Amino acid sequence: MTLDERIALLGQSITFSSLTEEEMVELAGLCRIRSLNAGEYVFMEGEEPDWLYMVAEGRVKVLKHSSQGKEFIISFFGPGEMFGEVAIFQNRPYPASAQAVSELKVIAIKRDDFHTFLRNRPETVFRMIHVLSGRLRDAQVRLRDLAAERVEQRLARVLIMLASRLGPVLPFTRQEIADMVGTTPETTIRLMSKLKEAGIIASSRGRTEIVDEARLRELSEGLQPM
Amino acid sequence: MTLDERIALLGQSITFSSLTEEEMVELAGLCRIRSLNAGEYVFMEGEEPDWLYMVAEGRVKVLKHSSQGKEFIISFFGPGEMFGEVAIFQNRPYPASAQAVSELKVIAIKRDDFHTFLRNRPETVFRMIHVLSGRLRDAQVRLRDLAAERVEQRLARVLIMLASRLGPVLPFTRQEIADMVGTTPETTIRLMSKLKEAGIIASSRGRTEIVDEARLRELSEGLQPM
DNA sequence: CGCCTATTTGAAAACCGTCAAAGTATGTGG
DNA sequence: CCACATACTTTGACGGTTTTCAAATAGGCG
Repeated sequence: MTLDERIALLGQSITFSSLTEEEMVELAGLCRIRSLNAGEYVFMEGEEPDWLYMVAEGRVKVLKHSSQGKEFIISFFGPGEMFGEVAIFQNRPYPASAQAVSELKVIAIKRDDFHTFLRNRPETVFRMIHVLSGRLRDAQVRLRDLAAERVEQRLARVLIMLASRLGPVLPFTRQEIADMVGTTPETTIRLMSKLKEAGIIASSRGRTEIVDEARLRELSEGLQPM
Repeated sequence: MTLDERIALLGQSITFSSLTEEEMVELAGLCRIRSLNAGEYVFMEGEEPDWLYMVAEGRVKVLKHSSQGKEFIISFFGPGEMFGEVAIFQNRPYPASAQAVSELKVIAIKRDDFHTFLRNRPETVFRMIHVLSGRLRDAQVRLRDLAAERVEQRLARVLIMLASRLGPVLPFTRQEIADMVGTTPETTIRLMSKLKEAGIIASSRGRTEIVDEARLRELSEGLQPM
């Protein structure tokens, strides 16, 4: 992959889009590209944090396993989005695993190189703080939801959240949705079947489309249980 | 409150303890002090983020309300700890409310003043990133726990987490613990009564002491249900 | 077609929340 | 010092939501 291609990929990122031409060249020079097949892990929870990653092509899911081996999906990331940054900034093991969902290309930057690069780029540092703050905000909303809302509302909220990031057509299996909502595939299926009957969503194998977002929003507020 | 007193308070914070004498003086000059009684709110979810706060004396709890009005406690903060920073960095409304648990004194710094102060303090900025990263890491652990662990294990983990920050004697009511675990006071009482009988904790009104942390850890792993 | 994976459905049980009521500590004012 | 108010704690019974287990069906791909 050429330098120009790497620069183009970096430009997809909100964090780096403000860099000057020279800075882009410098950063691109620090990058490695890794290609992975679906199911392969970019890193595993507990590994030493040597690299910061950004998605170039495809999607990655960041997840944690429970004590009984069930997995919880913390987030999906697509092109231009960064992951692994918590470990990098704390210089402690990755707190979660990152797994390729589809064919995946990621840009990897060595921890020390990145820290050096940031040293005199306050603008970039503030953008990273902005990203971290946004993730913390999202995490707090989900914490509250998991602690206090029932599955039906959590499901509605996850679907809304995904639709706001990816558009109305969502490429996820029932299992993946269940792992984001924090429930079982069976419960997800039962609830989504009701949503389907009510004409709120349409869905087939590994694909869900939000048809009536307004009603989904009502459900997510718990105003009127189905 | 004198400038020197404010400087002493700022020095309690990990984030600011690395500042030079002059920087401390400058920052202390930007601070206001607010005193609140137990139960009063420092800020409410949804308000405009004009101030960054740090606890000077007492404790504050940061919480969100569910759609049914139940509250979920995101975190407690004590002297030297910062809160409200997510809103400040994003310049969006506070994502949660902050309420005084006891008599409380907080240091408040105006958003714009703080941003100006940070502009040429890369060291301080990196410390803030470190704090944010740690909170995100903690949030991810709790997300996984809420999504995949049963109440008994979540309770054990919350107690362990609190003990690691505050020592073995915890000044919380059953209600507060329930609001951190994401359950009801009744369930909390039932489980804690069992922990008491088993000699794992001792507790009285508004106070819980971890006696046998090793066994609590076993419970938190779900190795042997009680 | 045949295999693999995803989806669906059913029945039973576990977990936990809700509701109601009573008991117990803490502090306040008379 | 006692009576009372208040808030926290405890207990029991019940019911609903959700998980678990099991089995069957359906869709996609070589």
